[in-house]
Amino acid sequence: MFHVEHRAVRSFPDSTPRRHVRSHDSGPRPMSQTNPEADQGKSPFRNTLNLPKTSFAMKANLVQNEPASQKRWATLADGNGLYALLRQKRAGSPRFVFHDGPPYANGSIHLGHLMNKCLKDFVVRSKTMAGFDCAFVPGWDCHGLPIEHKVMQEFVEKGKMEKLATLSEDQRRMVVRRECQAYAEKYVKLQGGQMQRLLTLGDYADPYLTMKPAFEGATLEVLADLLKQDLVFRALKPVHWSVANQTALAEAELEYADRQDLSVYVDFECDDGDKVYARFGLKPAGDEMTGDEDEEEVENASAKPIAGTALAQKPSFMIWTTTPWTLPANLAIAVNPDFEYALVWVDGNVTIVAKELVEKVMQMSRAEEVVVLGVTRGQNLIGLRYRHPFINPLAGEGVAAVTGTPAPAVFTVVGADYVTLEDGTGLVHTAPGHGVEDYQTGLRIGLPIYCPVRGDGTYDDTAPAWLRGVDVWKGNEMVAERLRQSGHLFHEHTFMHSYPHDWRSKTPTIFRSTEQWFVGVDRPRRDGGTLRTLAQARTDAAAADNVKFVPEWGRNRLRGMLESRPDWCISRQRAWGLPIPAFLYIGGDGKERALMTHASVRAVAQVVRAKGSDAWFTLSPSELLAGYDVNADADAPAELKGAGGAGGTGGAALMATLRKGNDILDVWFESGSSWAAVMKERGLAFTSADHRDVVDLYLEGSDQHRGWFQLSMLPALGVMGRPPYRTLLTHGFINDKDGKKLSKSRPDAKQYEVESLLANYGADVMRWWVASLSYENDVKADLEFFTLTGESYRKIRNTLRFLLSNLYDLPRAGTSGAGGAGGAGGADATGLGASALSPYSLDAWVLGELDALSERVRAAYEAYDFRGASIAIYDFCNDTLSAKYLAATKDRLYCDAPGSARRQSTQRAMFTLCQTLCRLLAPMLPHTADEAYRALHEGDAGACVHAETFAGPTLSPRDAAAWASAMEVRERALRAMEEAKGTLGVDSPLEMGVVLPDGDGVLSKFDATDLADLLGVSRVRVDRAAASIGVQDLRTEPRCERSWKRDGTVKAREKHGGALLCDRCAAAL
RNA sequence: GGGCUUGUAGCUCAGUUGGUUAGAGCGUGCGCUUGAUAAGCGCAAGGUCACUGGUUCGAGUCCAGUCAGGCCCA
Repeated sequence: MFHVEHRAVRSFPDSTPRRHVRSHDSGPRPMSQTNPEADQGKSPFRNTLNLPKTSFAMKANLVQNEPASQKRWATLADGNGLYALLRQKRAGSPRFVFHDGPPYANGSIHLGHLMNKCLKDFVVRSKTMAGFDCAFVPGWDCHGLPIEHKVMQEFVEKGKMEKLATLSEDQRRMVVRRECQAYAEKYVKLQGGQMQRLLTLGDYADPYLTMKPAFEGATLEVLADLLKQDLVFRALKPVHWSVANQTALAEAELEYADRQDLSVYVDFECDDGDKVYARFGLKPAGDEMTGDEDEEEVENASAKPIAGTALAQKPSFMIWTTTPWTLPANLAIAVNPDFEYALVWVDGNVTIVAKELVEKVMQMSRAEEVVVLGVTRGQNLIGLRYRHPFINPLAGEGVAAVTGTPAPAVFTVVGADYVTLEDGTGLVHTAPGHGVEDYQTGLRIGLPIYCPVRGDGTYDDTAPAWLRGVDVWKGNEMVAERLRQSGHLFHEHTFMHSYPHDWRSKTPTIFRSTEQWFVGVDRPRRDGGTLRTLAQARTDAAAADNVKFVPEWGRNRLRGMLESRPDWCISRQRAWGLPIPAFLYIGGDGKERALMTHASVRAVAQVVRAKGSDAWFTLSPSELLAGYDVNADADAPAELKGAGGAGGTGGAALMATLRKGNDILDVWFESGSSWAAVMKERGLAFTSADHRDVVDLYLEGSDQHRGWFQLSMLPALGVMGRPPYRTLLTHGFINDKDGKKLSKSRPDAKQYEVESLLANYGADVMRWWVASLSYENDVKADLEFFTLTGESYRKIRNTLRFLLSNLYDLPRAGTSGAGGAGGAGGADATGLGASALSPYSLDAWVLGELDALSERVRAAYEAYDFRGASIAIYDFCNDTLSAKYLAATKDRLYCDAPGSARRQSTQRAMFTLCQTLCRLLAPMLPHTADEAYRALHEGDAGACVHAETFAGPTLSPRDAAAWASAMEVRERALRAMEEAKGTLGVDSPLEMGVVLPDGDGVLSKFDATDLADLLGVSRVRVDRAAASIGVQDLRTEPRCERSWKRDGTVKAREKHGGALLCDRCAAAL
C-alpha cells in the first residue's frame, strides 16, 4: 500500500472549478479562410497556389475531444475496447511483463499518482508499439487502517458506536468490514475513472483488488509457503495497548493529550566498583592509598574528594524515566558510545552521568557539592554490570521467573545510538517489553522480551510480591516510594507532557509486549539461505542474475534497508484486512499455543478463495478447517494429533477447543504478495517451474524502496528464492517550484487537483509534461510549467497540422497499416520509394533525419528515457521540420504544379514524416497522435495509431557528410544575412541573393534552388572561387508576382496578362 | 541524528575517462513574414557551474567540509 505520494494535493477548501476557455474551432476548413474575391486585390495569383488545408484543427480542444477518443477506443474489438484489441493482436508475441503497484483506495488521485500512472502508461504503450505483448493489470490496495479509521469516524459521527458495542467480536468486525468494503469500492471506481481519463491503458475491466477473494486466497498461499520454509514465527513485541479496552492499538488510533507524570532519576548501583573506576582510568581505591588515607576516606565519606581519585564506595549509573512503572521490567541501561560520560561525586554519592548533562542534572537536584572524578567515552562503559534496585533475580523475581536463570546480557550497560542529550542523564533505562527502541536493543543484545504487565494493566506474578496485582498507574507511585526508601532515588519531580491516549476511551495507553507473528529475516529457509542473505546476493551489482536499478543508486538504497531491517512483524490488531489464519488453544502446559502450518493455511485459503476473507468471521474453526487433516500434517503440534484418550485430553479434544486468532495481516504483506496473487494467478509470470520468468519491471516512487519493492522481495525470496522482478525503476517526488513540499494549504491548491488539471490543460498536455521530466530526481511542479508545456505541445501539434495540411491532394492507400511508413514502393502515391531519391535532395535529407530520430526515440523508450524521447521529437519538429525542411519546401508545395514530380516527392516524404511521428508520439500523446493519424488516413474509419507498431527506417540514401557541411554553411549564411540587413539595408530574405564559397566542391553537388530554399532567399550561387559568403541586394530586380522570388528568370508573361512571373510559375499556371 | 539523493544561464535540463572562449530548449530583447497567421522564421543578450577548503600544470568534473532542499528512517 502506498502511503506514498499521499501528501500532495488532496482535500482542499472549495473553490469554483475553473472551466478553461478555449474557443471552439468550428470544424474542418482550409487553413486560411480567405474569401477569393476579397483576396483578389491583394494577390491575383493567390488562388493559383496549392495552399495548405486540413481538418486537423489548430486548437486541440482536448477537454472535449479526449473523452471522445476514449469512447471511440472503447468501441474497438467489438466493444471490448483498445486494451482487448491489443491483447488479441499481440497474442503470441514476446512478452514484456509489467506489474502495477497498487495505490491506496482512498481519495482522489493527485499529481504524484498522475506522474506515476503516466510513466507506467508510457512503458505499456511504448512496449506495445515496439511489438511486445505487454499486459497491464491496474490494482488497488483496499485493506488497512486509513479506510478503517475513516469508517470508524463515520460510525462515531452517526452515533452508531454504542450499537456496535453490543455485538459479538465477530459480528462487530463484520459490520465494520462491510462498511470498509463499500468505501474501498467507491474509491476504486473514482480513481479508476480518473486514471482512464488520463488516457492510460490497462485492464480496467478486471483490475486487481487486494480485497477480492482470489487475491486473498493467493496471499494466504504465499503465507503458507513461507510457513513451509519455516520463516514464520510467533514472538513477543511491544505495542500500544489500551488498558481500558484490553486491545492493541495502531499508531493512528492514538490521541496525544497532556498528562502529568512523575519524572525520576534513579541510581542503579554497579556490580563491580573497581571495574567501573578502571574504565574511567582511575585505580581502585585500596591500591595506592595508604591505610590511613583509606580510613580517612571511609570515615569522611562526605568530605569532598579530589578529581582523578577513586573512592571506596561503589559508583552508580543514573538513569532517568518518566514511566517508573516500567522499572520492574528493566533489563539494561543504554549509553551512547560516542558521548563522554562523567564519574561524579555528588554530596557523598558517586554516580555516572553524561558529561554534558552533569551541570543540568545537578542544578535541578540542587546538589550542593559536586566533583567530577573522571571522564570516559560511552564506548568504555559497555559491558559493565549493575544491580537492579529492587529486583533480585537470584530470588526468582522479575525476568528470572520467566527465563529461569537470568540471561547473561541482563543488567548490563549496552550501546545505542538513539541515546541523546536532550533530556535525562544520557543513560537510558531499557525495558525491552515496554518500548520499541528498548525492544530493538533487546533483540540486538539478546535480552528476553520481558513484560510483567497483564492485559488489564496489572503486574503479574513475576513481579516482586509487593507489586503483584497492582495496576501500573498505582505502580508508578509505589515504585517511586520504594526507591525513595532504599535511597536509589536521586531526584524526582512531576511534570506535564504530551502522552498517547486511546482515541476511544480517552484513557492513557501503555507499551506492552504481546504475541505477534513475524517473518524472520535471518531464519534459515528449508531450501537454503535466509531472506537477508538471499536479498543481499540478489541485489549485488556484481551478481550475474541480479536486479537492475534505474537509476543505479536505488541499489544502495534498497540494500541498505535490507541490511538493517529487523524481522518483519506481520500482525495487526485490526478488523479491515486479511485475517492471519492462526488457531489458538491452551496447550498441555497451560500456555497459549497457535496452530498455523503450511497445510492448515492452505486449507483456510481454499475457503477464502471461495467465500472471501469474511469467512474467517462468519465460520467456525471446524468449518474453516474442513479441508485440513491434522493427523496428516507433519508440521502440526503433536498434542493436537490422535483421537485422544479418555477424559478429553487427547488431540481431537484439544482440536475442538481451537479458537480463531484476532490478528490481521500487515497490508504490506498483501501488496507484497501481488506478484503471486496477480501475475502468477493470471498466468502473466512465474509459470515456469524454475520461476525464471519473473516480472520485467516494477516502477514506483523512491519511497517504495522501503515499501513495496522491499516487501515484495521478501515473500518472493521466501517462496521462490529469487526476487519477483528483474528491474526496479524509481521516480522522485513532486515539489513546488521552489523545491519544497507541495503544501495542502497553499491558496491555489485546488488548481493542482488532477480533475482541475485535466479540465484546464487536458490529458495530453499533462502527459507531455510528465514525459518532459527528469523523473529520476524530485520534480518541481507549478501551474506556470503546465502552461509552458501547453506551448510546447502546440508546437508539435502545429507541425503535425502543417504536414497534414499539405497532403490533401496526395492519393492515399486504402489501409492505414499496410507496409508501415517504411514500406517502399507501394502502388499509391504514399509509397515512398526513398531509394530513388537523390542523395542531395531535401527529401532525402529529411528522411535521413527521420531515420535517426526514429532510432533515437526508440532507444530512449527502451531505456525508459521518456524525456529524451520527447526532447528528440520536439527538436525534430521545431528545428528539423519547422525551421528547416518545412520552411524550405513551402515554396515548392505552394507554387509547383500540383502533380509535379518535385512537389509529390516532398508530399510523399511528408506523409512518411507524419506517419512515423504519429507512431513515435503515440505512447506519450495518445489522443493527439491518434487524431493526427486518423486525419492522415482520412477515409479509413478504423484507423488507429495504437494498433500499429513503430515504423521501420526509410533507408534514405542521403549523403550525410555533404549534408552536414551544407547545414553548417547554412548557419554561417544566416548570420551573414543578418549582418547584411544592417550594411545593405535589406531586411527580408527574399530581397537577398547569396553567394556560397565552395572550396572543396561539396556544395556544387546540391541543387542551387534547394540551397536557396534552405536559406529562404531568392537565389543562391555556389562559387568555388569565392573566399567568403556574399550577400546581394536584389531589390532592383523584378519580383515574381506569384512566388515572390527574384530568381533571375522573372519577366512579364503575355500569357498571363503581362504579369511578372518566374519560369517555374509561368509553367505551373 | 542516520542511509540514499539534489543544487550548472530567469525556467527545465546537457555537460563523456578532470584539458581550449561551459551547451540546448523555453522565456526575454531586436528584426523579418502576413500564402502554417490566436501561427512561422532569423539574430542577440543572459552563467562568481550553491559555498569553503584541498588534490592537480589544470576542476562544473576528484576529495573533505558547510549551507539549502527531497525520500526513508530514528
